[in-house]
Amino acid sequence: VPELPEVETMVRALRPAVLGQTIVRTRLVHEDVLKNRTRSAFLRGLRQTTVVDVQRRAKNAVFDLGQLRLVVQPGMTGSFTTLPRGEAAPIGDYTVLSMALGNDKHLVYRDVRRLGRIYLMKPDEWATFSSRIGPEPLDPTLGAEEFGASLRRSRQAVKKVIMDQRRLAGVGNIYANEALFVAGIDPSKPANALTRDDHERLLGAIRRILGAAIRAEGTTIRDYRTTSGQPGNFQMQLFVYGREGEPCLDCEAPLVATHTIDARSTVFCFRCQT
DNA sequence: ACGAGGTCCTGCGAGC
DNA sequence: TGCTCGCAGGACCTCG
Repeated sequence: VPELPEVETMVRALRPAVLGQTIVRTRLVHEDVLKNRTRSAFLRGLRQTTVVDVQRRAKNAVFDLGQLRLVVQPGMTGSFTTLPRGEAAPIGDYTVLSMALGNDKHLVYRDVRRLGRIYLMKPDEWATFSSRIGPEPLDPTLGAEEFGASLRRSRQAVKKVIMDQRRLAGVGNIYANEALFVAGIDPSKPANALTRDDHERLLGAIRRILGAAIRAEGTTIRDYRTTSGQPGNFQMQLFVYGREGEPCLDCEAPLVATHTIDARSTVFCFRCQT
């Protein structure tokens, strides 16, 4: 579930807590999350590095450690917490990675299902990784023409295409459902059947939904928590996700659910979305 | 080159 | 009551 707004919320909270801090010790509880380094190379690489910056790219939290990037993709259930001075992370609470910082606080990454991934990259490895991800939807330099050109290259369902990280960064199942409702577009419509007007409306809807979700600090369905442990608030504002059978907020027709698009739960209004 | 479908991983809720 | 089963899904992988 951590999509763009949830990772953005995590990174914003993390930034003041970890900027300028040195990673003194690292405890890695589950090494199956490591995707490009061995356990020993990972621990060796992190030792005594300083956090220069924390940024979000797509659904990744990216820690700039100077000569290295620590890239965390929280997957479905990954989340960060900072523990107060001296307090150690309890065992058996799904902690994957715990880093003791120079100020005696701990930066803890938990992940119940461990679909999340952790990478340690050199700057050029990160540049390659990032270049394979599509444009950021909130980047004002992304125009409806470029977005539309990408959609026109696929006959797949538009919902699947906007969730494809190679075409557009950061949109997952929840916000794809929401944005398609706001834009009035049937999620199963082939991406190459959309008009210029559709491109404009869909990009606008994606931006509006993501922006509102960031302001609400994300959507909590079950697991997601902000870095302070609070649930997000955007679940109060969902138009369609999780509302199958309930009335459409525009026309009151019962919302329809299917799993036929990319095996992900899809909810839409058959009357408003064409 | 593209698209369809399987895989990882655990908790939860439905159903027997 | 206690068990099994299917579903939740982001991103990567393989196969056709």
